[in-house]
Amino acid sequence: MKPFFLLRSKRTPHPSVLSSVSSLSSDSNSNSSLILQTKHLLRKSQDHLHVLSLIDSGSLQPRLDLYSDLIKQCTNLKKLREGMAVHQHFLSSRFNPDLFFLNSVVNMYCKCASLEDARKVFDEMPERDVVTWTALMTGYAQNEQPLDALRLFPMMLGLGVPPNQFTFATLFKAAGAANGYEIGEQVHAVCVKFGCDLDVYVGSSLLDMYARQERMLEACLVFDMLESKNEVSWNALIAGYARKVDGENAMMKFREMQRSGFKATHFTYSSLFSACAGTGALEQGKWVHAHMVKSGQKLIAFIGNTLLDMYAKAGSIQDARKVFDRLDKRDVVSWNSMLKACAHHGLGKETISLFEEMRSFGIQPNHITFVCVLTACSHAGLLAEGQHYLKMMKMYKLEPEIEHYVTVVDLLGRAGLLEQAQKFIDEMPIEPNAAVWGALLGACRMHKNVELGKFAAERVFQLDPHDSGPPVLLSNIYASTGRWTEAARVRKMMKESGVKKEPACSWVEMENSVHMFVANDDSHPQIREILKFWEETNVKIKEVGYVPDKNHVLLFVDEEEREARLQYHCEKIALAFALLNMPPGATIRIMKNIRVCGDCHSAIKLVSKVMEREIIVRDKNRFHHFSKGSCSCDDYW
DNA sequence: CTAGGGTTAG
Repeated sequence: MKPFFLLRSKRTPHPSVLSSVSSLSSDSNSNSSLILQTKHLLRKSQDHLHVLSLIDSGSLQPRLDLYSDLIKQCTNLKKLREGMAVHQHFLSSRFNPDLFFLNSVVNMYCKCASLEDARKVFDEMPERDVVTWTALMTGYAQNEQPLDALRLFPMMLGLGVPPNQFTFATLFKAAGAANGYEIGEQVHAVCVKFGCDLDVYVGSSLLDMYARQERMLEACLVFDMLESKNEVSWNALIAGYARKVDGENAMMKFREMQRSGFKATHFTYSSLFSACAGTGALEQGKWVHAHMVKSGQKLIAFIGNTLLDMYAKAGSIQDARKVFDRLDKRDVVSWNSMLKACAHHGLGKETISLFEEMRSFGIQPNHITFVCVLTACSHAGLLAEGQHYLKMMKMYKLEPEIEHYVTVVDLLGRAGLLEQAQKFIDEMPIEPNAAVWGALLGACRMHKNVELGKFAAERVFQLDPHDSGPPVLLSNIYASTGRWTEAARVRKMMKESGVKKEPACSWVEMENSVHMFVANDDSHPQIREILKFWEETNVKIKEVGYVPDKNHVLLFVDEEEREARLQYHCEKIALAFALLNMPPGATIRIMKNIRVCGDCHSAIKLVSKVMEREIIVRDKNRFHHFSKGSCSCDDYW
């Protein structure tokens, strides 16, 4: 801590404070009225340091409550420098601090994110009450030290200080942030014992903790038991479903919230948009957007950013751009989201010019900005640009992180420069992780390089033995080069080690519901009709030159069977379903949880031509806009 | 004097 006199204000004192003090200071009896006036004027001038100098000069006799006011204001304004000065000044005064005052000081340091100072005051306090403990816990919880917050609880109980609802609200927040669910559950039990579990603050925090663990059943139970509910508890519940990408339940709770007479807040809307973004539910999202406009809710950045992302993830880059243009204030997240949207739609040049525009506005890019820009370069094959922007990070004092290196390996690898990519990995200043080798492995799969692929796959196995991605890729490399025995060996290894492949699935939104298709699953009520329709379509595209590319069937089966298997890829089934049910001319949007396969890609291109349809496919990595027989990715993805 | 809910990458 710096001594107080080094922190003295250099600013000119607020004139009203000066004049009021000088007019009154001659009258020694009116010190208390002087203090009152000082307090009042302090609220306007906020010149804490000047008040201290008045005390030093003898113009003002301090009182404990004046110090309290000064500390409180520094807390609200989060002015650490001034708060420290007041604290130091107080220590050199003749006053003995009481518990209340020291609690305020602890709280001041916590709110100013200076936890070490808070802890020091806390440790030196002769006595502590529930407020002291809770203030420090909250400090830790709000400053990304949730474990430190949790550790205080047993100490507090051990010393016989009974917790209150404030304490529990903070503890559950800390437990949720620290993934400390076992601890959270134990605290829940203690909370019930102290009769605090029905409080709305405690409840919101508690249900949020369960929701973060995807335990929505428990979250709902806590919610239902609450004595009274408010916007926050509703929002916590809706946000829980949104995080799980459970749009259906999120929407259901939203409607219930309305019926119960609560108005949606910007928290509510941003959760709902991110829920819709997860499934790419454009129609639902549009409905919520309309609801928001009608409610009079302004398009502030926090909502705008999720709304933009929602349109982008539903494949409508034009709507995303419209939201971006209408935002009154764009923060770095707005720019990043728009950059990412362009990048995922394969608009490399546009991403770069948007980024240059961002720089010309003087907006400070962050790490995520560069991930977006580099991703754009990678998807569009902009080699030189990618390397240029990686170097540019230094200009902004940003150290490239592993994610940036992954993207550059991807960039080089996609372009077929496999040796250069390997050299790049060897020369990286940080230790390559599984994702880096995974990117190289992916490139080997793309360019059918068995030897380097094997090498990369071994690295990934070592670093991340539980990921199903690498073995699948490796077996695909073998399979696509006709080395079936080796492919089968990898598959067998996977089976034995218990690594499970994520099942492929595709889905289509129609009339406010989502229809999902999983490979080899015939549970959809329309399935027979869909398959028949696809067979007919298949004949049509074969007439214009479709040749099934059996490289993409990776099972060890005979030729005929492999062609048959190809026809049941879930994106094809989803496409057939959409063609069958959607009005002519309507754009078809298909989502897939993993990358679209090469054979489906060529099939869909031809479908867009033969059926005269605009088809948008969102896969794990990017968007494909199919139209008139070609795709926006130019077959580079 | 102490409390709870929301966004961007891979």
